[in-house]
Amino acid sequence: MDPISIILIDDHAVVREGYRRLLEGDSHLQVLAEGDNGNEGYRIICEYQPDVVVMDITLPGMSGIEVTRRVISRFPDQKILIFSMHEDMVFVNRAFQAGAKGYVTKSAAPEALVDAVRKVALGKLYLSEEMAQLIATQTVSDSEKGIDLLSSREFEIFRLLVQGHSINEISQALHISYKTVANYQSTIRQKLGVTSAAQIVRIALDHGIISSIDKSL
Amino acid sequence: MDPISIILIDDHAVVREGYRRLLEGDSHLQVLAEGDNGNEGYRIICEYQPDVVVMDITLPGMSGIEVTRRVISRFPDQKILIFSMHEDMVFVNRAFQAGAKGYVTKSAAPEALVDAVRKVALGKLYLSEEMAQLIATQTVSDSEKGIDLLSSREFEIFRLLVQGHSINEISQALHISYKTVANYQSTIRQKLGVTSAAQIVRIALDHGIISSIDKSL
DNA sequence: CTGACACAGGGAATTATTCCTGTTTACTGG
DNA sequence: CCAGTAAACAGGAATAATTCCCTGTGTCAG
Repeated sequence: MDPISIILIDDHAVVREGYRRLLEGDSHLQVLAEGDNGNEGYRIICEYQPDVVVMDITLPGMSGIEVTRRVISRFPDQKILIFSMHEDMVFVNRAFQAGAKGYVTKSAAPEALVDAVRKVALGKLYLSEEMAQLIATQTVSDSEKGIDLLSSREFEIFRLLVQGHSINEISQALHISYKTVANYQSTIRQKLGVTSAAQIVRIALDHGIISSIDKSL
Repeated sequence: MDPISIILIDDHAVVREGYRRLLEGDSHLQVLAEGDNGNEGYRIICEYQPDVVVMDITLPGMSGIEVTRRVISRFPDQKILIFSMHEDMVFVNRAFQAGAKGYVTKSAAPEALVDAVRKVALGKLYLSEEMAQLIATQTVSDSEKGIDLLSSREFEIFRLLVQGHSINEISQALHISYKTVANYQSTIRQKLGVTSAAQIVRIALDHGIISSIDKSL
């Protein structure tokens, strides 16, 4: 049986080195190359076309999801396993939508990664335990389509809120009552399924509605 | 020469397994035990009192910084090496203030970790290249005056807050009363001079305490 | 030994948020 | 045309969160 060829993409060298050793503990697995950023990752995947790619999401340059999308559009059969620290349905969804064949969290048991690589190499899909659990409980689309549920007025207020404006400021800017804005905020939170103001900001970030460069406090 | 005994504290099992293998590639290094959260970490450090502790900052329950602070107050000579993904002066400062003997980023070369463990075991301090660079350029207090006003406990709660955790979650994780956390939040807002929860998140963003890289999916 | 300060938390006043209700306007399918 | 539906707006009451103030404890420097 030929060994399974693998490419690792992760921005942390020590971590990458760590799971290279982990994977190569299994003699059927062989790491061909490593990459530490999205662009280089894309390049070496195209060059080597390995059996399986093990890729982090958070990368300098292109994200792992974006790399996946591009690789799949060029080589639809390339098997990509996303290996991320994010235990969030939004990321799992995006990963599979982009064409990934598996998703393993970094908090999973070490054997899970080896197992996942083997499964994916055989053409199967792989989803780690905790994430499968999440799908059962967390009705898929908490923040994913949550933003689409917002009416245009709600979205407008949502944007002002995540930019750090107070309810009072917003009510004055839009010439509506404090109560109205407060009520909007309430329904926005409901629709997005969040409990704290910080979580709303995270969702806005995830959707590129605000960015850290935006200093418009 | 006796091997250097090590304890690893990191919440990601696969990563932990990875650098266990990396460290044990050097026959002078021996991993005694592992922990995947702050409380367990504190417990096993006290139990084993290894030559060196290699610890992540981001942990469930107590943060790595907090564990460091507690361990040092009980065993002032315990050598703790912080091994974190955060390439930000704020974290380096906090780590050394808490009593850590070294700071290595996960993006450093794999050998750097091994090197750091050896240096720290000999009683030296270790700071990875990139971080030393940062210290030279980034005179600590240029823009982060607000954040520097926070005590270490306040900073810890600040981090949990901006990550979207509720006061209740935080109080349970840190085993302190809801009231205490609420009061901390209050003083944090005062010290940072903000009025809304969203603004706190913006400050955290501006200082790289949380990342917006996820928006690029 | 004392003053300063971080940490922990109680009590009460104050605000914010939620839930419910209601009006108005505007759009849609029969 | 008209009922049905959805969005925008806002008030009231109940509930939850936040703030302000105050009391301790422990630690550490002078």
